[in-house]
Amino acid sequence: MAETPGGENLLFLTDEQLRKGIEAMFFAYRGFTADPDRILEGMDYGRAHHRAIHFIHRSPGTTVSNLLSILGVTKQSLNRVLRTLIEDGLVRSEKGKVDARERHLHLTDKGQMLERELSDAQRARMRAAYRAVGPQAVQGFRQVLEAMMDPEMRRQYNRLKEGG
Amino acid sequence: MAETPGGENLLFLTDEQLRKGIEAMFFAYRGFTADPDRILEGMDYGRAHHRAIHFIHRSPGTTVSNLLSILGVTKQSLNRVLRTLIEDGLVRSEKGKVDARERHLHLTDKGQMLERELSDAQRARMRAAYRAVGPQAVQGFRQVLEAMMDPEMRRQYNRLKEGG
DNA sequence: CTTGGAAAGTCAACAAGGCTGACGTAAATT
DNA sequence: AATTTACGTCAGCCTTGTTGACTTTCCAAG
Repeated sequence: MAETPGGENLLFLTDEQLRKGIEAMFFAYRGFTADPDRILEGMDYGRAHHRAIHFIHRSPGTTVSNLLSILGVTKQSLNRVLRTLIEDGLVRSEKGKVDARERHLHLTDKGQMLERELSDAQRARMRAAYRAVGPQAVQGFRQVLEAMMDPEMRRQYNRLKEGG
Repeated sequence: MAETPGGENLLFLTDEQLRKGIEAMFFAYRGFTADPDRILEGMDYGRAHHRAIHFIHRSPGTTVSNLLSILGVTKQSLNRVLRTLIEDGLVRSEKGKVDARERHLHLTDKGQMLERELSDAQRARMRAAYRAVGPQAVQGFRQVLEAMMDPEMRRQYNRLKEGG
């Protein structure tokens, strides 16, 4: 095995290994979104609705602008999604009491039900994968993902971690 | 720590831990695609072109239908992308000699150059992440991703691994 | 040799979900 | 009073996915 002066084996940094990681991300992300996509297909909603529902569930009472910064889309794009969710009675939007310009978002009971269905499916796959590989591998998984994030996204991710 | 009868700590399978993994995938995938997206923006191409270029580079001479099964899109969708790449001289399409119905796809020199630029950027981020966390974590990362894939996708992934 | 079916390509139409730009309104801040 | 902020909305555009229908080419089985 090739060793550096520091005694560290660096074969895991070869282009070949990196490419495998890239392809693993590509194929795994497909699996990651497959189950929710299947549930949503035919019911007028898509991945964008899922994301909004997820993060509203995650941070009840969050504002539109906060959601915008988490999702990284334009307000026009988010608004289209949010409007249908509100019209359909999955999301409730309330004027802020301390700052009345803000809208605070909550899932309704109906919204909670869909969220539950979606996250159950997504967690089931995740749980099977975690169980198959064990806690050590899971720790590595999360470490690499976190290291791949843009700093701004890592901040968002860690804010969510603490909050929850 | 909670332990099972088998003596195994299962705290890593809580809904909370699973949710963190889900959010990590979401934010990390953004980082994963960010650099190629930046390169491609403004040059008429998008993520779909990147994917086609990647897998043609990966398996030179691959056929259209093979590419279809890897990418998981319709031939109409792939064809639109492929057509522009061929027109722009990034991809060469050759009638098969043994089976002339098939088209064998190769990157031209120009295509190789763009592939290089894109994969350099993507690998750079990957390498930084890998280096930051070490080989042990990287192994876990790959194990979890592989376990998350649909069986069909895992087959594709492993075929690529061997081939390369 | 004929024909059935696979592989590839093409046209048309459509939808989701991104984007920009412009504009309006209410509320907070200065 | 003027400006800025948060939000909503209208209009229009792009990429990338979809379905359906159709053609051309060509291999292989009958």
